[in-house]
Amino acid sequence: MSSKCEQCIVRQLNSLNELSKDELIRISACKTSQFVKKGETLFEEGKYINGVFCIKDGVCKVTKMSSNGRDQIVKLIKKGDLIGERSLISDEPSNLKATAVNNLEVCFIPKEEIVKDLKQNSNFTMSILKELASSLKEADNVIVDMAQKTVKQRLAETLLHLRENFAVSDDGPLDIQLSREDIASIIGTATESAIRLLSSFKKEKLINLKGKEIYILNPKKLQRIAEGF
Amino acid sequence: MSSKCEQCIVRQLNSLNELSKDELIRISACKTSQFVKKGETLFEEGKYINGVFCIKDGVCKVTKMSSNGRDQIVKLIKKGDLIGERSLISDEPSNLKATAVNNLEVCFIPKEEIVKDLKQNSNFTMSILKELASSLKEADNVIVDMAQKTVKQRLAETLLHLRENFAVSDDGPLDIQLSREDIASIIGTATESAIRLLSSFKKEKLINLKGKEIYILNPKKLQRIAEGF
DNA sequence: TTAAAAATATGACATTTATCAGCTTTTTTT
DNA sequence: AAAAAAAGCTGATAAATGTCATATTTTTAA
Repeated sequence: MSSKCEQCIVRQLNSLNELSKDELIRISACKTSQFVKKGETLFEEGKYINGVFCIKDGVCKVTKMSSNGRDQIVKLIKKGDLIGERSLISDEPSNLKATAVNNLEVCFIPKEEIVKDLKQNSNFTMSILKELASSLKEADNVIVDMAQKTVKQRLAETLLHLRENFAVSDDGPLDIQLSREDIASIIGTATESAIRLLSSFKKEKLINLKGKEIYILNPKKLQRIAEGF
Repeated sequence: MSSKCEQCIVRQLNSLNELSKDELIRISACKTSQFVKKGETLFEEGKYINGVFCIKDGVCKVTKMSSNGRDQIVKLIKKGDLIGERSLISDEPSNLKATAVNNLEVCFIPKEEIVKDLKQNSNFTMSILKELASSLKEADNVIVDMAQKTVKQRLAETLLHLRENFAVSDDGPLDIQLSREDIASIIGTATESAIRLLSSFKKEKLINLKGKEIYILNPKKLQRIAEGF
């Protein structure tokens, strides 16, 4: 079951790709694999992670609890993504919680092993730096959207993001199953408001809904809505 | 006027502190100093920066234009902060604009010079990594607040942040002069809404206002408001 | 398979926030 | 110092969003 990192295709999608063959063999020897069932928690907010998770298959929602008591989805991660890089860098507990959206297959690489590479392999470090920088840019975009856009605009934007990341064909459904509550938690609104807007988008033939399946019918119009028209 | 980095106190506050004496001397030789007047722009969104700015004195607002056409303040930076690290890492134009909130004294270190250090001095790289990781954590907090909190909560929170960063004494005014529009742009609301709430906070003796001067009178109560009570 | 629980959907209403208009105060320019 | 411009303030109103109640559908568990 615990296959070799050297041969793992998923690795090619992230910074681990920068590691040399020798480094990979060392990592492979100490990594552990695990399956996380839909709805179960990969790690909790406030806990020390002490390593990096590499998503081999499935989708995972990363959330943060607001002082209001509601969970906010900060991002969705999927096959090939790394999570927990921050634990390599600072000795603080995680500020985020990760929960499986569907059945998840992940590898865990303990901090001690991979921190060596951070210090010695500057390509690897630069790649992690790039990932962080890109996450930060993305986070700034989200801040602006949350602050300035209406719920309707944010829903349109979110649907387009989901399409970018989870579309498999042009006319099929997106390859992700989110509850209405999850969708509301991405755009930062009440579940009822999200449902209402989804219904109205459906009525306007911008999307189609079959249970949790989402079909994006009119991305151009959604784009215009996201931009405020 | 262009003093030496080796002797600069401000440097001690950021990652440049990790550079060796030799590295600093090299940096010092190629850096440029400039003054930016209140209201003027340090750099524009969409432009290539190609280097890092180190704030020697003053306060600078970092903004991003929403597709709605309104500027959102993403963060405030002050003496000792670096800005533009992202330009060292990726070859993209800046996603943000920086404007002087008051008269600004900044140094600019060109990319070519400092990128060498990123590759060779791993302490420096790790320090930049830590800064990015910390910014990312902070950005996640802002996302959650924007998504989940009311304007009133966000204003209370913002006032407390301003206190943390710009208080000089317990009962004096904060050492920063923001317009009402700026404050609204931090919390992501209409200027009128920000003004109204500021007035009501003043009426409740949580703060005092004298023109642009802000006095924080009751931080504990503000904290409770920020948390939703 | 059926009962119970959870998720989804919709209406009615309350609350929050934005917008517009008009006025006052402060700042800038002449 | 006076005039003009910008910033700040307040009220009235409209629009957006949240909350609560309740019905329906789907999922889960017995």
